[in-house]
Amino acid sequence: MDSKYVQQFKKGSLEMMLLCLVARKETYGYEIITELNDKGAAILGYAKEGTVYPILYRLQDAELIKCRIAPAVANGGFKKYYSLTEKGQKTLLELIAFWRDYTVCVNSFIDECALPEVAI
Amino acid sequence: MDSKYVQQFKKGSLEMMLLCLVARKETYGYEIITELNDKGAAILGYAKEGTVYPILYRLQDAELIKCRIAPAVANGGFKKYYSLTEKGQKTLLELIAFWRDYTVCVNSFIDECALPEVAI
DNA sequence: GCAGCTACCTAGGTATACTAAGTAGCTGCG
DNA sequence: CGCAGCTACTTAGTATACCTAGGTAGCTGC
Repeated sequence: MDSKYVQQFKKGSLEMMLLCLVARKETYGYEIITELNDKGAAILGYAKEGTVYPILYRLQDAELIKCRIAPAVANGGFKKYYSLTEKGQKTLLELIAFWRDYTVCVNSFIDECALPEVAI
Repeated sequence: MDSKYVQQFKKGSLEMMLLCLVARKETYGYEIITELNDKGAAILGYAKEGTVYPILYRLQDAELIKCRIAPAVANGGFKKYYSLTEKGQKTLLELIAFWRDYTVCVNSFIDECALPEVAI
């Protein structure tokens, strides 16, 4: 699939996926990137730092996630551990509900299109 | 749901939905807008001309749809009837296949997130 | 000494959708 | 007759999200 389409499809849902990963356990940017690539690289393409870190700052600005700084074992530097705020939990649940309605809606357009190969 | 999220989720899939509508039957911009709103307004929000027409021109530039001009009965003006090209059919099938893989992938992130309310 | 790993940061570019306006002719109501 | 409302297409400007391509910095192992 043309990478242009892949990129566009991701908009919005990438933010939701990050919230899902943070909801699962307290985690940090680098781990999020590796998990994203372990699970989704075949379909989403490789997630890069320049994509993920800005999303984390955005989510933090919106008070959906909160941040705790801890020393990094591996490199003498630091890690920023993120976890969901209460607002973030609420928003994530709303996003998931919307995503489900949304996919049903899009699928209804697909189902009605006349191409015979589309039938499952 | 916050309209900001709605807008982002639409990116990419709106183009696919328009291709679906054109695949179903030869149609024109205004009809596409009304059909989009009949079926999807509750979830997608109202589609406006400023959204739909530019997409049609983009699809035509990419040679995914082709255009036939006919007089409009209602207003003495004209209508631009669109239909899928062969390339458009091929691309639409690829897009639909990708969309299905993509939703499976996103759902797998949702399924693993720890919020108990998420379970179907 | 250098490659490769962990870990974070940012400026600039591109693509998509929305806002808000405009053009133009027809129909129907009072 | 005037005007609202419908059909039907057009476009300039704005906002936002994601990607590219770099950068900083310390550790480990060859």
